[in-house]
Amino acid sequence: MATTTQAVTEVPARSAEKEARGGSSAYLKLREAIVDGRFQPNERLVEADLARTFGAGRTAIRAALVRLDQEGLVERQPNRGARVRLVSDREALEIEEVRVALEQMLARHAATRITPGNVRSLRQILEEMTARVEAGDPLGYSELNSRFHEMIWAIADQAVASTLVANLKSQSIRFQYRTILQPGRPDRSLREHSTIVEALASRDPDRSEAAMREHLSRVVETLKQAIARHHTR
Amino acid sequence: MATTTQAVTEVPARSAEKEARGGSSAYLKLREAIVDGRFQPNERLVEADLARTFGAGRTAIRAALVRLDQEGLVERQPNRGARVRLVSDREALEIEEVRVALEQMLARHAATRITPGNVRSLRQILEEMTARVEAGDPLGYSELNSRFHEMIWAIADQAVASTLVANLKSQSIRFQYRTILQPGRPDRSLREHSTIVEALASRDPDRSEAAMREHLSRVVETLKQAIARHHTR
DNA sequence: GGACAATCGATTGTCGACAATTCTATGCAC
DNA sequence: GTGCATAGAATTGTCGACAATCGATTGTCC
Repeated sequence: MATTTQAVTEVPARSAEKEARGGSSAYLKLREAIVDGRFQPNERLVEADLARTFGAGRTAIRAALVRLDQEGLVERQPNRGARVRLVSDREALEIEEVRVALEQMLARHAATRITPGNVRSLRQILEEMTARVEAGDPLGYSELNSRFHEMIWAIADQAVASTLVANLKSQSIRFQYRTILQPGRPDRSLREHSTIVEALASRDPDRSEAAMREHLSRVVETLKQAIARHHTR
Repeated sequence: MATTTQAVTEVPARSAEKEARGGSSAYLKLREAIVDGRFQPNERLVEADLARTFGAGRTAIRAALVRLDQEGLVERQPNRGARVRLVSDREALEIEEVRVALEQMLARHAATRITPGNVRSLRQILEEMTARVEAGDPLGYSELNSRFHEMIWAIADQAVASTLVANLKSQSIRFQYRTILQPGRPDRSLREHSTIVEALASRDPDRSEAAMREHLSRVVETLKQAIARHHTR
């Protein structure tokens, strides 16, 4: 559907259906632009300019900015305008830790609700992921990785938690690519995902939660290392 | 400062400092009114009316509504206005489950950072809580309970997670009173809190996380029962 | 030359008015 | 009476204009 450069099929906040028709609404356009990194970090967002470039009125832009501010993608200071919010390394880590906590919980719930059909679907994604790793295609892998986790969210059937993680993801998105590019990470990641599927298939909440925790904790660790490296060079 | 009937010192979203001066800004006023339950559930929120009652322009009200919509306290439908969002029993449970996940994580982090001074403060709150239980004052207890948890958040020093739970709380606030009023609950709750403090004092992340999970899981259980009872009468 | 004050341009915040849309009530046919 | 179309009221969405505020530049004094 979306023709972005990054392979990210994003759940836009809480209102996929609200503004149904094709990507209109200043909010969606602006959001996409920010998430895709089409603005410099910390770049000033002047309402009049945005209105012109997105072909919308200043009113609509204004509403969009308020919303994006609340969402954490943009920072607004009274009388001083809005900037795209720069997520610090520290904050990126914090976000990832929250993700760990929530996805753990979601895995636990998924374990009690999963069906044989769900298991099949997950295994299928796993196979495709293997193929991408062998083909040396980190971007495709990343896309499948998202699909994998989103499917677990769907199985868990916890709307509140799912919405939260989805929003979190968009905030840290610019950092994610860092982790999968680490040497040796793809193979490991694959094994971890496989463990998760087995745990879920056994319908064991504790095992599933533990497997997810194990996986995401390693992601956090990898991120920490990546940041440390990035910081000292 | 606030002259509300409920004893809730709420953290207003992410911007305590933004609108510093005394409770002005349509957003804060409206938020307080909703959280305090000054509107009927599902009541329509007409912009013009709100503007008059809060002494603000329609523009300001509009911005506030957008923000509250994003925050989940209000529901806006295009061309059809805004209503105070009715959180279903189902959703209240989901919210509480998310809270479990996040507070677990926060307890874990708090355990690694807690100081002797922090322990003293927590023990002090615990004592006051005991006094309130003996005095049969559930409202005062509830207030202290909030203080207790908020202190743990502060110790954990995880801004992202703390902001999220704080926002969650405001959504489910109308349900909270239900749990503590259950017979036998106060004593139990007290013991659970005590266990949490001991675990934190030992600086053991696993124990602390487990203690918090234990505590909040019981809260969820109690809520489930309260809802079931409320539903079948 | 450097610190400080005044000025100007740019940008945000707010208001009022009007267009677009939805909701309500009335009238009419059957 | 019920169903349906229509008119009118109420409400939201959007625009343009203007006031308030901020940042930077310029000018002045020591």
